[in-house]
Amino acid sequence: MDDAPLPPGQGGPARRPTVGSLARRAGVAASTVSRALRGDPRISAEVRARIAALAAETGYTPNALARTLVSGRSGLIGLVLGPMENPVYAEMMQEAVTQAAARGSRLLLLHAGHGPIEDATAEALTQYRVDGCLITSAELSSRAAAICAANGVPVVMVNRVPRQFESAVACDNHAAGEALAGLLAAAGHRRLAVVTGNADTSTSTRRAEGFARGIAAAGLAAPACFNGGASHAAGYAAGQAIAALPAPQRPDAVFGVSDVLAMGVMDALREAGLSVPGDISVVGADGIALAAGPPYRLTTVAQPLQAMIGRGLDLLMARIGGAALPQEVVLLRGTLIRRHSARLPA
Amino acid sequence: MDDAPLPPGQGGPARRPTVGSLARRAGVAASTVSRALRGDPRISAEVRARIAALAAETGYTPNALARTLVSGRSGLIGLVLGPMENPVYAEMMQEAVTQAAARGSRLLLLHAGHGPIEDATAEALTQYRVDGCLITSAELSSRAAAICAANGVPVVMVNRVPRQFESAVACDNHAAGEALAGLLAAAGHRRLAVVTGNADTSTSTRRAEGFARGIAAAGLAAPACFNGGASHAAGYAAGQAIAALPAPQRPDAVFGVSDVLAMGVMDALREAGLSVPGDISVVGADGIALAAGPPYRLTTVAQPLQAMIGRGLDLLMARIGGAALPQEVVLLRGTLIRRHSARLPA
DNA sequence: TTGAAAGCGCTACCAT
DNA sequence: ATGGTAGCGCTTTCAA
Repeated sequence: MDDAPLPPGQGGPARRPTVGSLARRAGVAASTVSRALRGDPRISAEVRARIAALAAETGYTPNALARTLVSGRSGLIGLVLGPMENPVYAEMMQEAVTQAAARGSRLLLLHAGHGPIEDATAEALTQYRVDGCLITSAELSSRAAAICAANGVPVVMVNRVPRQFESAVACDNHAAGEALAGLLAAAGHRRLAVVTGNADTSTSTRRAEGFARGIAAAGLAAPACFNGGASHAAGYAAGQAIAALPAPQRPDAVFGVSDVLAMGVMDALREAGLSVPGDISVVGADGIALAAGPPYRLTTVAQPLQAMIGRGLDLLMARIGGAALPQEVVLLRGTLIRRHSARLPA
Repeated sequence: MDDAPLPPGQGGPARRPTVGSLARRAGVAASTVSRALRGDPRISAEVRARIAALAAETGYTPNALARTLVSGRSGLIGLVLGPMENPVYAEMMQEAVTQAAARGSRLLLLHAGHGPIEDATAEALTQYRVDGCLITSAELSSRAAAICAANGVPVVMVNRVPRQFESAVACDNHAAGEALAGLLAAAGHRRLAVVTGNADTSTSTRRAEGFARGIAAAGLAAPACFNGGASHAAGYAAGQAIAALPAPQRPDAVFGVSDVLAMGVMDALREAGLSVPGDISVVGADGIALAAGPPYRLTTVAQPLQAMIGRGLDLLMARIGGAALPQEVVLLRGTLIRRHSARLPA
């Protein structure tokens, strides 16, 4: 009558078996059960087997929360996500769940979307005693970072350059922009333009800066700059503005600082009767799946998303391990993906 | 030397203040601190203020995990997400974080992506003692559901019809398909086609069934059926197949059972030189943001995502409350959004 | 090889 | 209005 194998279905807040209840049924001490379940070699094989059987039979699962209380480690990693108009974030999230699970951690999803993280949400970070925190939100996630810092919770920023003395892993966005500019110039483009994202995201600004730098290095005039945003719609608007320009002033190549943006630009240009890349070359950056196929076949610099999350978790884990490591910024290089939205030198 | 205000930055596993340490410093009992912090009116205002000040000063935050141990409620809701090629899932996730937070719960993100949920992952559901679980994954999430059922953890499926005797909230997908068919027929289309999604997702099959039913009701021949999938690319492939058909056999209207699919179809048709909706009408279902603007302006049936998540959480919360409620299936009607990808009757 | 006891941080109950 | 105690489920000394 202690640990009846749990009946399926409802029936109130199911009283689940515990180490104690198993111990009673097995006629051993709780500590023995604890050790047996964790495969402690000091426990005789016979007892270990008996307890394992009992656990299986009763459907016992350890209470991770109680374990946390004594071990001091929750196995939880906080995940703060930015706005999701940009599919990169969805891809990042998938990568994060998978890789965290592979390392035995679970993700506490705390925020996803626009705007700053709410105070109550940021506090959940400490209330649930997350071991570490992964932040990919561009907008005002500083609040969460501050709380973590104040509580000795390691933080790693992903896809976002660290504002303070934080650790981060990012793509070398500057180099990406620069490379794209060089390539475009080498292919003979003369009037380059850039469509920017949110002004406060380092991703956007770094890419735009790199692009400008590359253009300058090629001896061309500074790029025309169009204000975009985070969404396809913003890119579309910028594309319309570009298409509306009289031909002689119209850029012959445009860089959308993110793929969604570039896709929006392409759509607007084509709708205006311009050919891409016939009349105008368009390039992006991110490497999202949607831009790979028709009708875009977008030439872009892909971020090594998998590696970014992987390294991010590495940094986190190492710091959780307790090592007093210095803050660390790792920059991963993107890879150029040549598709068909731009004329590029062979 | 007990609770020095935590120094920012690193410094090992920060020893955080507890109810006990606060009690010692304040010269009161732990139970008093506990009560004071929770605003228990039985504690004198004076003491309450003193403790609150102390808590603020030392940067105390309650340990939600320890609290769980005694209250039996973790405040955690498990979230199981499907593959993310379809942006609906990203939108759902955002909705879920926000609304859960508004209700004081946090989300434990357990799975997102393809394939069945791993055993270790599903077990985390019970190990972390989630109060309830929201499942939106179409493919084989039954494992997670089974574990929950076996442990008395309430489960609600969202956007997925319940297989067993589970609770669920979904969009009336059948009605959506049926309505679309009726509209298309009324507009004079005669050769209708449907591009299906994954055969094992109820969303896809219900919509396709509804569509077929609507067509039959209009006295037309059963729709040509093209196998799609979950991605834009799958829709594109189907679109190519459609475009390749000799004109007399070519459908004059096609229903992509999800917006991404429909977008893929549109892209393929247009690339083949066909006009949408001039030559062929295309409609979708889901209502994702990307399909709203140019170049798609997709006519679709939008799912009431916000309401779906809202009701899902409602069902969950009510059951968590302990009430022995019967399992419940709620069907929310979608809303037709007329845009420009299809000729429809006024 | 196993048991007993203490304690992680918190709350609830019973006293006072 | 407040204190003491016990106990949530688990691990980890220290003993035996």
